[in-house]
Amino acid sequence: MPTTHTPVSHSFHVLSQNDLLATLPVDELERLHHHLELVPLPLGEVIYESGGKLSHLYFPTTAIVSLLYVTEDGASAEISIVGNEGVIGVAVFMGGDTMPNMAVVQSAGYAYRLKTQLLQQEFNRSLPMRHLLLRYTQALLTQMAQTAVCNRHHSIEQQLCRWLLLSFDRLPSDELIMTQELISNMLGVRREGITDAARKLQSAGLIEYHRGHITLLDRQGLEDNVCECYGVVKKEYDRLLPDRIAT
Amino acid sequence: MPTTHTPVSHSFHVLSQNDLLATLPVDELERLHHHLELVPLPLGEVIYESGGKLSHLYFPTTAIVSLLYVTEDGASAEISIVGNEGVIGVAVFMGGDTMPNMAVVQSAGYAYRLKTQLLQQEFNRSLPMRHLLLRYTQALLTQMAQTAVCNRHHSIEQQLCRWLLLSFDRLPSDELIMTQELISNMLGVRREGITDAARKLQSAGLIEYHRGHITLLDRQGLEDNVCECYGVVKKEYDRLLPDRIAT
DNA sequence: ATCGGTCTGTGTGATAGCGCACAGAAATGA
DNA sequence: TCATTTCTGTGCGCTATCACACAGACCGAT
Repeated sequence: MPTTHTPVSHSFHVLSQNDLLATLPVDELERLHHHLELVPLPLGEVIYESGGKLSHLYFPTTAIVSLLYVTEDGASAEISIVGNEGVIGVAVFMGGDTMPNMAVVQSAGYAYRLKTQLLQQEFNRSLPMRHLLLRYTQALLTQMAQTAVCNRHHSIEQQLCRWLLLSFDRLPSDELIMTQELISNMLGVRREGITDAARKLQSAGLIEYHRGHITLLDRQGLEDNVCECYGVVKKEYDRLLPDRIAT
Repeated sequence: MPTTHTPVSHSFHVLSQNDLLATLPVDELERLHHHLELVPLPLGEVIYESGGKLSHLYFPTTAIVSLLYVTEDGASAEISIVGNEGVIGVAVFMGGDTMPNMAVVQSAGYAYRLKTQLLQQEFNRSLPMRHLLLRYTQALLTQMAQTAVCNRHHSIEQQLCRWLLLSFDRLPSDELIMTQELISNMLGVRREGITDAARKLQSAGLIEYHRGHITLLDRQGLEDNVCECYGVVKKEYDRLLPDRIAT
């Protein structure tokens, strides 16, 4: 839900809102250019279902997408978050086509998409493209691994901090449209648990929230409260994904 | 700790004890053949540390290796298990060189190893090799994701069943050399929690254990008690990694 | 045969998180 | 303006798991 409506334009400027696209060599980007399609991703949209094939890969610019697993008895757990630093649909170039989880839009916005077959071709043809996507996938791997660790050892409050920081890192603004109920689904805990943790963070002056709107007030404060998992993941992303090319 | 001492031989027969190697086309295998080195992996050996570079990739035959994350305050959690179905060191071909976790031998045995640089060359040169390793990596991704889900939602007893099944799937025998203390480190829970769960499984006649030796008695029984996570992971491995080539 | 170390069993109390039930406040829509 | 829905706050009892402490059983080495 960007406040300024992003124009549906294929200018390099806009393309570069996705870090992966921004990092591609210019000739590579020129080749993809006309095949990239900017699409809005409304809140709650399902990009792929568990086991579902993808017709496109999505490179978010302002949208944030969660990879979720839903258990047989209806509980859910977030496996990882993908925003403008990454791409949805790694199964396409990893060779498995599908994954046993689903991708849901967590924060509305836009994404570029590219036809599956086209990306597969490009993945096989272009070494820079391959390197980039594989390094991103390794970062994703780390995010999943750290989610497992965090689920095992850290408190709801710490996890909420991690989740908020990961989300705000991927947002263009300091406001997140998100109810406590939805967050609890992501983290796989009770809504009341999020209410408690969020209230603590609010009274500490780190965030401010109000009926589905969360505002970041004190990033440093959140980082002081978060478990090590956030730092581990962030460090890996920074290490694996080189700075975007200046535009 | 194989009861029959595996000869240090490079025959295709022995190579094929690792599913990935066994699945490679014959010409590919012939090229690697003389570079593969069979090494023993004693219990507790650290194959790589967090952030440590790898000189070799390891293709286990009889050994089982755990990828572990150790938190700042000394707690640990297993991220995934690797045995004769896989390879240790995906960071090498994914491009990141290192990972923020460690690889420890969980069950002694043997592995073939290959110099990092050689595998990188081969990964870039050979399409079948690349496809195989990437599909394996996707399966690993699923194992990590499911570990996160399991840590969130399932009981220690269910997780123990999952862990035992994953381990026995990768062992040549029905006996596992493993103390409850070590299992608790893997699962990131207390030793007493494992004692309780294990005793239940023993009185149900599913396993038998005695001072560091666990014997599988009733695989079906374990599968009846395990959470869905085991099945999800197993199904993905079966789907992504084609049957080994008949030897 | 004995000693010391390792492995497993058990108890007691604390606590984080869960399930449920409900209330009040804020937004929404007719 | 009013009714309805959505979102957040709160209370209460329950359970799984934790932390710590210790005992008994078994094993291996001397």
